[in-house]
Amino acid sequence: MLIHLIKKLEQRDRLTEAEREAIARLPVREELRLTGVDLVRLGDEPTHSSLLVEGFAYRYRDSAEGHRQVLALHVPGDFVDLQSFLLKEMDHSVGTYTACRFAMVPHADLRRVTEEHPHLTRMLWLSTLIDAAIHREWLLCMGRLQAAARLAHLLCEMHTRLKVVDLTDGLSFELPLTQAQLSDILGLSPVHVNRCVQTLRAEGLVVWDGTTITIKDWAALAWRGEFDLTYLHLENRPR
Amino acid sequence: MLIHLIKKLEQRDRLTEAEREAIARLPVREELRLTGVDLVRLGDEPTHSSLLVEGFAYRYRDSAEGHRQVLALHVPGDFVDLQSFLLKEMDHSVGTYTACRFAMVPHADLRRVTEEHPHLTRMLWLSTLIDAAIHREWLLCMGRLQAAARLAHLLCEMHTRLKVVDLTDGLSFELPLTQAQLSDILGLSPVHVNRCVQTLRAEGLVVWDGTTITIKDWAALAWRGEFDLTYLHLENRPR
DNA sequence: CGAGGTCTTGAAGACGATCAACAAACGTGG
DNA sequence: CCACGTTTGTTGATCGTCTTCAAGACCTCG
Repeated sequence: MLIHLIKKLEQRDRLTEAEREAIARLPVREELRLTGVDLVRLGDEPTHSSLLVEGFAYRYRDSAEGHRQVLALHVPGDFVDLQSFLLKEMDHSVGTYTACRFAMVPHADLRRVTEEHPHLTRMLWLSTLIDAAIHREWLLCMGRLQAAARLAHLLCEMHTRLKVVDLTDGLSFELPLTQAQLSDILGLSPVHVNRCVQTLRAEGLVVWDGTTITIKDWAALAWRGEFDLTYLHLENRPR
Repeated sequence: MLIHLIKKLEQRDRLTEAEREAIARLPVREELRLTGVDLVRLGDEPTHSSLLVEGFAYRYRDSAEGHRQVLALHVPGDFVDLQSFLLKEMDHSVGTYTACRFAMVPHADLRRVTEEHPHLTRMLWLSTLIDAAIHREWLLCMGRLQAAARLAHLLCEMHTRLKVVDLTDGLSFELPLTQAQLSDILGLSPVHVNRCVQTLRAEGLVVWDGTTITIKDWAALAWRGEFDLTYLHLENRPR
């Protein structure tokens, strides 16, 4: 079940046989969640970190007025909750957009990895650094991009990240989100998301059919959303 | 010079004598920057990571239309650029709001720390996780808080973080930023920042005299900005 | 078939941006 | 020490983006 993790890490740097084995030997427990059921909540102190194996999950906080803000979107292979290993107390919640399968890794075993496998530790650290890089990119989008550009950026990011885990079909991919859920991600109202979708459609950049999205003009969409994939740090190199 | 780092880490967990020594033995090079001079730039591949010893620094990206978005604010003791140790390529730039003194730590030596000091490695990892937690908090603010609330939140955060490094005087602190610079942080226009400052003043929450800020009613300001310090993870506990 | 969720459209209004002008503070050089 | 230019803070007016409210169309599923 941790094959996804190995794959994801090996994309950024080579792992030794010993490291792959160390991962494979982690005593994971499988955890299933139906659509819309939270995995962990703000304030929790989890004893395990959760790796998303299948489905779409997200991290969020709700504002005082009850508006939800999504802080991160997660696709299969993402170590959704690795930071709780060291932060201890959750400063946000984790929810699911579809039925999800998680591999739960005990913190005690992660700790053992850090004691015995320095390079593997750096690779796990790296994966949390990439999460942070995505946070920063979203901050730029939230602060300085118009609504339609934010949406365009999100589509580029999701296509790129899904492609890495082989969940795209050319320029098409499944994004099982309603427009209301998109509005929680983009920090917009549902109505305005609808108008942005129509804008991108009208500009001929995407075809949006239910949950299936097809990018019609990648270069134009990336330009529209000021998307540059540097921040995803996809290069394979010694770390 | 790395005493600040030791202090900052020891706030979150105890360090052993060996760990403190390992830090003290790091061969740092001092680097000075005048106000407004960048330390590293988007696209760079630094060979050192920079710890801020003195002054105010920030990380930023500029949008295509030339608007700057600040992604993080840094106070003395912050390991501004630790992530470049593993990410390699900079996905943002680092600038200074005042004259700054940095301690530059070679990546090679950080790597040696990760090979020899697992717990210290976790502590360094932790400090990047806290950066990410602050990014997430800012995302919530940008997406779901009104302008004046965002400003209130920022003031609460800065007071809390400066207090930790002993740079507050009761409820007063120095924030050497112009309103234009604040607008880059909050994702607003300078004019609107001015109006928000006046709003908080009129509500009796803060006194703002040049670069000196005094919080008049902490509870009310925190309420106004939906500020809760959980996300700063200030507790001292085994990590 | 009916109920509920989702998408869509219109109209009104709020929030923040932009443009413009001026006052105050500051630093520099004469 | 003053004159001057520059930066910063402040205010007003106008405009655009996005929100909110409301209603109808469409779809799915029991």
